[in-house]
Amino acid sequence: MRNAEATKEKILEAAMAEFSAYGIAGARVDRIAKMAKCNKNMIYIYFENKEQLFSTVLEMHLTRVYEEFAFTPEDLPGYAARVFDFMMANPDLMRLMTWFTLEQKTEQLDQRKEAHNRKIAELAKAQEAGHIGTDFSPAFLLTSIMVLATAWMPTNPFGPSIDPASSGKTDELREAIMRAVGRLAGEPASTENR
Amino acid sequence: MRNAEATKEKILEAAMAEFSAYGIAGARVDRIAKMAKCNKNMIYIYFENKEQLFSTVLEMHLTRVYEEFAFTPEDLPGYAARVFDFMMANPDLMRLMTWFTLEQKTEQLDQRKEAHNRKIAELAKAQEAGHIGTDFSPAFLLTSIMVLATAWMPTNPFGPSIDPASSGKTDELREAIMRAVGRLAGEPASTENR
DNA sequence: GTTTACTAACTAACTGGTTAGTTCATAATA
DNA sequence: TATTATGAACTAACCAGTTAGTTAGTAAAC
Repeated sequence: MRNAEATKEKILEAAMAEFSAYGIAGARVDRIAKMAKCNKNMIYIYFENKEQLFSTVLEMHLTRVYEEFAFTPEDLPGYAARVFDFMMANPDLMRLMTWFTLEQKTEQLDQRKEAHNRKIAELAKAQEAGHIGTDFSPAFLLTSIMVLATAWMPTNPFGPSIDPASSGKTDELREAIMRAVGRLAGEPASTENR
Repeated sequence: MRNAEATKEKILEAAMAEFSAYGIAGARVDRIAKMAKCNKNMIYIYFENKEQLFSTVLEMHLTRVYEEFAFTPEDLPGYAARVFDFMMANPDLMRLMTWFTLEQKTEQLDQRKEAHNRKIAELAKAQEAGHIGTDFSPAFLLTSIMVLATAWMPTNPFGPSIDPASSGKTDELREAIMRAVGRLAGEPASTENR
């Protein structure tokens, strides 16, 4: 069966599994080839080298996320809940991003930075419009939300690895995260600050 | 100059730098030996093998943290601030912990789990005593605090790597983190929930 | 106090398995 | 037949771990 596209697809899938499990340095090209049931050479023909393959895999998955994922500045608890659900369903992506950050490959961050800046701008607008509180800067809010929404991923040293009791309590976690985000981004008018 | 203790010390120091930079898989024993200005064989004499060396380095640093670091359940914003300051001053340790979590070496977590459970128990007591709010479970609170306090470390994919503007604003960050933790752990009596 | 015997600290060179990347012959397809 | 996909075998470099031997310190024997 000759099918270049299908082979590429299988390689990308296997590479995702391998890289998310072992990182760039720990990943083995032979293992990827074996898992994809293709010859190692195909990997070098289709994807230059190991690093290029990693970049392709990461970029592919991130693009998918940015296309599918709506940011809703007026409903930040809901956004946090969706990030939480998505990441719980795709722990591999979170691992990939963490490996990437640790191995400090500075290239290819433009896409993410742009998306980040766009969100910050939207948050600022939402603050001006009074939809969300102004106690925290947009940048602080965004990072806080992302960090809370992904705190119970297996990549977090302070997450489930240290607190195994949390696994399985998905619904309680999502609910608590939403409340926490609400506390940070909540309308300041309705409470008595100062 | 012959000095076993000094040599061990130099190896541990070099290993810390190497492992935090490259992780276990990416670290090179030759590089550690060169950095420590000792012969590679000394590493194998003093520390069995590469993994053992990693474990020793991590354990050493964590023990130091657990001994020096007071947990203050009645002043959680202050605790968060101290975690923040400590981690900002020791980014290598955060990297080491993240590598460790990603490479899922399950051994040797007992020390950390114990410390974690002790903190959770203290938080529960503080809640009973009415020192802190009861809207979030102790486990949720603790993970949230740690995650917020370490969100602007270079290891976080949603931190400074994506938001370079945050670097340098240490004081603003610390202050915002303290306020955020206050929001999550604040006394519920003074606000009108429900 | 100086020679001898012993040991801990250290070194350089090596080994064998692993791994990223290549080559080339063959099979399928158009 | 020309082109493209594929896979087995190969290569060169790398790297964790080892070995065999050297040097420096120390203490007892004379």
